[in-house]
Amino acid sequence: MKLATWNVNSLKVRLPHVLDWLAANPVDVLCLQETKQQDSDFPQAELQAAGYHSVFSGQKTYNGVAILSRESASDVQFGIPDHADEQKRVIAATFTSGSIASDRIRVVCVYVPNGQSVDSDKYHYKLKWLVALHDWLKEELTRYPKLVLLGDYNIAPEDRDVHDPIAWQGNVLVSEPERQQFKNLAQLGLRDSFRLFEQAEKSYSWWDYRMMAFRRNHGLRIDHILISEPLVAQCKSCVIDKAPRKLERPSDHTPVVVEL
DNA sequence: ATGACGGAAGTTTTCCGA
Repeated sequence: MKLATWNVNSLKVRLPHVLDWLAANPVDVLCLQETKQQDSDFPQAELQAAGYHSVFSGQKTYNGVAILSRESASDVQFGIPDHADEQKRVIAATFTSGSIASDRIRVVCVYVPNGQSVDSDKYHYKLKWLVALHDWLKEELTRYPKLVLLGDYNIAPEDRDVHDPIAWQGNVLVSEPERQQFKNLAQLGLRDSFRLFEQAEKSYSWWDYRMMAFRRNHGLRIDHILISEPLVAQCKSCVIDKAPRKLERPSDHTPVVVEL
């Protein structure tokens, strides 16, 4: 089973890239962030024609998440339960790889708040949001031992995930309180699947549009796929696919793919 | 210190992302 995550920075603009990528990479599940599309505009028919079901939770201009899948989703959850939030940042669904009930996998797609800067109210919102996510997932893991948490975390967990750790030190996306929140998720038994395998140095998932950052590989690894302990033994690979970042009018993020 | 690029809204200029 292959699952992927991709912050597309507007699904309206990026739909051709998504369809091309799915044709070349027929994953079972693709989680999208920053669709920036209200639900009435979601391109469900085009995705269905490409062989994918979709569940989505969007809004105008900002945020918006979706799960595309070969198999239809069940038990779809929108947002973090009992955590009022107008920003569409979470969608979760269950998939069954086989006929055995215990094989069911809970897929949680997240678009973690950016935080803007460490002295911003948005940063405070980000940290509170991450606590709410943690507390919900703690419960969710008791119901679904096999759980995959995919998305744009807006956190580079370690200095090796940052092209210039000195310049970024203490900044939003790398600050210690955010990294602590990432570790708190890990303490639930969620493992960074990318780090289960040997990886090239300077592997990133996001590059600024400006200053030729992609060409110079001035990036951050902020898009992650965390998997619960019962999935670790069966995990075969986790890779970042840089190809879509090289296309015309790319998203600033690129897909991450895990094989279970 | 600031902007750089790209998208959206929506109308010519602003907000936001990471």
